[in-house]
Amino acid sequence: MEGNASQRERCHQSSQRSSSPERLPANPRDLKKTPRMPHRTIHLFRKELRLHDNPTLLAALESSEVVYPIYILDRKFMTSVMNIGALRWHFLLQSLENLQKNLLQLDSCLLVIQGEYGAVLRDHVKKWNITQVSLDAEVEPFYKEMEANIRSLGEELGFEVLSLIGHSLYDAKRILDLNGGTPPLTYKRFLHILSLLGDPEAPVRNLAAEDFQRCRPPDLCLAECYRVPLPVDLKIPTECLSPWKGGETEGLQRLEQHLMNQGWVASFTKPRTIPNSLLPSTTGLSPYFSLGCLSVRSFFYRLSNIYAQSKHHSLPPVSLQGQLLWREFFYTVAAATPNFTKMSGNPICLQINWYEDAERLHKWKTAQTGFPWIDAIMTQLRQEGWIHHLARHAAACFLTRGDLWISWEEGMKVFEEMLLDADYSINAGNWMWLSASAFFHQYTRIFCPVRFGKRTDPEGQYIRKYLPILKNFPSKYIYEPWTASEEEQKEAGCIIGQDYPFPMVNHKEVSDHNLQLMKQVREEQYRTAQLTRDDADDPMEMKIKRDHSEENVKKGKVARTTEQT
DNA sequence: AGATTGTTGTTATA
DNA sequence: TATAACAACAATCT
Repeated sequence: MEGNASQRERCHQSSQRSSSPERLPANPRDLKKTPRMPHRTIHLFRKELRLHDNPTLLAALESSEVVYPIYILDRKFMTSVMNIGALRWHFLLQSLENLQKNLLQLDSCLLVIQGEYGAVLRDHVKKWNITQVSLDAEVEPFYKEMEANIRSLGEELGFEVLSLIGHSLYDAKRILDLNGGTPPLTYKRFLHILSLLGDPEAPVRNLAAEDFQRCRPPDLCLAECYRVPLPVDLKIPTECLSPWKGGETEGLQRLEQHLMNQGWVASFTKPRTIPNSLLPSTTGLSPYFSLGCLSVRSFFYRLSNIYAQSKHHSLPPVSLQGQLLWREFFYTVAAATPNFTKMSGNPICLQINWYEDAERLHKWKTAQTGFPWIDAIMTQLRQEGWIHHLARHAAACFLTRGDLWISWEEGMKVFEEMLLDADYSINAGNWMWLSASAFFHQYTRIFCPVRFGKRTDPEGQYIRKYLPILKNFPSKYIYEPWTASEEEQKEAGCIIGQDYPFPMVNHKEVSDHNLQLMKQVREEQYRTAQLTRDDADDPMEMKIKRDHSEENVKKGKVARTTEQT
């Protein structure tokens, strides 16, 4: 985990600069790279909404005589494909606003163009006589497809495409190659592969006015035409209770604030953080990493520096750096797994006949399960867009294998809509984890929706905050108010069944039942795997066959796989 | 082939 | 507050 000397030095420089207003001159080595024919470039922001450690934008500036920094806002895509809810819209617009402000300070600007990306690029490449489009490389299928389409457009219209990785610590391809082409399915194995790769690439220097002065900025009146829209322009509800504010500046502030507390940083142990504290017990930086308002590489090296200065520090998987590596773990597996966000056709995912029950799903989503701990979590999620990791576990276990036996895909979609830090790979990965569909297999460990929260918040302060209707119950009833007598309910000003629902299930009964179901599924699929084992040489292939035969079983067809091989 | 191990469960016991 | 028993899986390690 230790950086080599030069990496650490570079990182140290960049971190100093981030907290100091004066900028050092550009690295002379970088200036030498200026090509003979400078480009006219569109820099397309997708994620990576930041000016520190932005390798693609830096490379664009170094190779161009003019750079148009643009963000293409495609409302239809955002709503239908990305499934982003109101709070995420706010966070995105704030992040764009902040990017705009920071670019203006460096004598550039951000042009927010509404429309479908293909059409927008086609128009503006011609209008501005563009010879290069630069964009951050991303692992999600949609973003990969977008890049491929932009490359074809480039061949058609005659522009070059520049794309560098800045959203993850490593290039997932290198990890996969070292693991023989398949993704490592355990964190331990993943760490082993990383140890072969060494430290991630160091962050690049922060962008400064000089970087922009070397190329002409876009005409500033363009910035007037392509302003960042307001929520009201996009017909997004304007009221917003979320304490999270989007943008690089806000993200850096939060980051610096946490890094000041070196002892806390060095000893950070994730499982010991408290899911129901009224202020986040973790860094709360995830929304900023998700949009790329913050750089994971910068954070990684800042942590390395603190670890180097500390007598003792925690280690992955529980350390802060370990958290960044979990993110990386899911990025890596997602990059190599087809249908990663689905059960069907997903070779690493256990195939389960989940119940389809829209009414129960709706109760879970809208905080009406009747379990205060679960409902408080879902309320915080809806109001603020962020909940603690363990709270996510409790809510996810309840929806899937613990109580309701509803597909993790449904829960994933709800989180995708409401979580400010929603991320394709991490969200799907964690839902598979919690539902014991992949990665995690100790399915007998079921969270109790009454007792789990009590451990760290016996008075139920968290519940009282997010479910004020329950706030006058004595602590002994706060996690299970239905056990209070009629008299006590009147006293508390909340009649269960009227003012707050009865629990929607008997946890003991349904969790016992679900555990048996899970056991059954695993036994069946183990048998199927045995049957197909003769056909398969490597485990991945075997799994794919197992999935197919499961699907056939579900449809009532005979499990008939390729006997001829 | 058999043993080991796993970021964050629950309950009972000292 | 810490530890063990509980019942138990599958990827990886040896």
